[in-house]
Amino acid sequence: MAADNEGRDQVEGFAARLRDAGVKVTHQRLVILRETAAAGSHPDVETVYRAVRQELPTVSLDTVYRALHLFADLGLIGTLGLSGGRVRFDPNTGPHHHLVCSQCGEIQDFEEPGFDHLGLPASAAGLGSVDSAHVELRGLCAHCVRARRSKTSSR
Amino acid sequence: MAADNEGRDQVEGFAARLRDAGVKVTHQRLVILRETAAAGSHPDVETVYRAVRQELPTVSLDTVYRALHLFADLGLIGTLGLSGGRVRFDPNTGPHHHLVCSQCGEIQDFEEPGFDHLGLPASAAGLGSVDSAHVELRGLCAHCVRARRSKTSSR
DNA sequence: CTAAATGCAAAGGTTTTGCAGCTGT
DNA sequence: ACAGCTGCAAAACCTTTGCATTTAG
Repeated sequence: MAADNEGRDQVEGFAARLRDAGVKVTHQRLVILRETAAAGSHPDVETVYRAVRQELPTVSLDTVYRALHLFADLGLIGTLGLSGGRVRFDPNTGPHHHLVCSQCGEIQDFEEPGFDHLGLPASAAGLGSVDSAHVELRGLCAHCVRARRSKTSSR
Repeated sequence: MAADNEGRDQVEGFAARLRDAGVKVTHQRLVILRETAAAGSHPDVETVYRAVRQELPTVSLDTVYRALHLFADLGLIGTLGLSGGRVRFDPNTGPHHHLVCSQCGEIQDFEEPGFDHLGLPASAAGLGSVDSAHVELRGLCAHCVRARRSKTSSR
């Protein structure tokens, strides 16, 4: 009951957000967005695709890909993991943390012992046990900060 | 000067670590391990491959793949990003953090406002600017904690 | 000498792209 | 009506795998 209203409200909100972004509000996109939200955890493309197909059996996989990337670009959903589909390796095996540049994608290491032993808050203690903590800061690398500053100041 | 000794010591350490792990110490593996460490940042496979080729022009790409995965399994290097090569999406756009189960790979969300505004330590302030902070805890989900506990207690 | 590792090539799986037809605005 | 979106299929991409040959222990 409450869930139904919530679901409807959510779809309304989805449609408004797509309209605001100036893209077309298609049935496929609404279903894809709803199923992505309903998937709860952190669905991959195939999971969303299967859920959407139950409602729209003719939807194609690439439509799901395109919609999800569109949503991510619009900030309606986030992405987990690296941007490009490649695996990256980290020669630094000691405890350290990362600053990820959202502009150029560069990943820089830094150390902060105070971050090494963060744990679950009491309210989430039941989720599991923690071995190590890793902080990922998102922002701009020094290079992109400089680039943005000069562009802003030249206006 | 110091760098040369460091480099040599590192290779010695690499060889010892491979020997300890009971795998063969091949020229290719040593070069791949050295170049991965030398790449500094967070190289992808192609970056390592290109660096290694300058020294071993006949090395094949799959040898680099196999070596890097071997090193990761042995704990000599870490990996960045998700384990499987698929992209995952996150419908939760509010600030939140993740507990990643190293056993089954499940990713669970939790909220902790105290983590939302972590920033660079003073010693690393020059790396760039920070927009948001995201904490990734690695450990076991409740299900895998239970599974492990029962296995341990049954001994 | 034996088991393991390499290099080559081919296969596998995921994600992207080109294009004709359809749909929202 | 028109720009934009969908679906189909093929391509591009990264990664893994099978096998004969070479190499480390």
